[in-house]
Amino acid sequence: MKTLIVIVGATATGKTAAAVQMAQKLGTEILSCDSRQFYNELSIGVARPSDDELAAAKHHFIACRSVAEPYNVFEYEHDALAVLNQLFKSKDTAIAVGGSGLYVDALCKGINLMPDPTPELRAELSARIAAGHLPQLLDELQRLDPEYYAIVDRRNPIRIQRALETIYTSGRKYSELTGEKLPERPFRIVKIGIRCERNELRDRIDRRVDAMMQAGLLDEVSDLLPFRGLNTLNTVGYKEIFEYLDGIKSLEQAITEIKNHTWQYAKKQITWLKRYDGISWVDRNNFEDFLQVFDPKRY
RNA sequence: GGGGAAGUCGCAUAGUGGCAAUUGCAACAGACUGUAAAUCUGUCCUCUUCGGAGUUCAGUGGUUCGAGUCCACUCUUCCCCA
Repeated sequence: MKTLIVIVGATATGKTAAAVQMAQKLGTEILSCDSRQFYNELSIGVARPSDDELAAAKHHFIACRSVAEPYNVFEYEHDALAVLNQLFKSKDTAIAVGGSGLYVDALCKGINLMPDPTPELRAELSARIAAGHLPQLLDELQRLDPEYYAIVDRRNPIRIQRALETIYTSGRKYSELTGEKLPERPFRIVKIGIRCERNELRDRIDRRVDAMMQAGLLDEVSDLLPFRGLNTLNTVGYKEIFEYLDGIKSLEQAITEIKNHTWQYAKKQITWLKRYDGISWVDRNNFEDFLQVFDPKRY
């Protein structure tokens, strides 16, 4: 049976390098599960793999889209399965690596397909929320899908909006759609978690942010000014520098915030990973030793 | 040496007689099925059987039923004149 090796872990733990080494050892290719590395215009700030790394192993889903045409989990799942299908014709293993939990989930477990809301519907719901009408939306949700209403985070507008827009466009309950059983993947999944001691990770994050600045993050972000309204650019490393460019804060403040926010993101990722069973954890400093003896068949 | 302003829970900030005390940041924990590096929640003086209990607003003393808030002195910081 074919095996997908999924490398997970917090940001800045060295997942990218680990995946490349793994790919070289196994002679296979890499699928990225990173919701920001999809974008062509985002490079330094999202720690895209270096040219050398990209040359060392074939990567999919890196810089494959423009920020002007955002990707989403459904498309991603569909495309990723297609890539895997193709890849497994000639290889026994494939590697997935990335820090976006939802995308890792979509790839490993799948995601219930839901219809596209029309832009008008989405805009209308957003407008109602912006106008402070969340309570009315909650009433609608309670009436149309009491099961989901009972468990949603009612203070999170995005959740409410999402549920309502799918209810209105599908004519079915959101809880019904998410409750449908997902088919098993036709391949084995082996999860490898890269771990890094807290202080070391903090330090690595700080140094990586400094390195990004040296590599020209400021220019990268300046060039993206025209797109700053897009959610895709509501991203650590970009939003802070936009504020610097606005004159709202000093460059030093912006850099400190990027470091803090990256740390907060890393912790969020670690929290997310607690939901997975069966991750084989390996300390980043022992990865090479681990790889020496690693045999996917034994996991 | 003279005059003025100020010291609040890690940092910043609100509070001029009823306060364990506002807000932001940071920190810590958590949620997550089409925005996911997004969005949202809880904790954040100490102890707690989560009902409360005990100590707080530079320090000491005082006025008051009651003081972060008023008064006196002390310490510290900043600004202006010398």
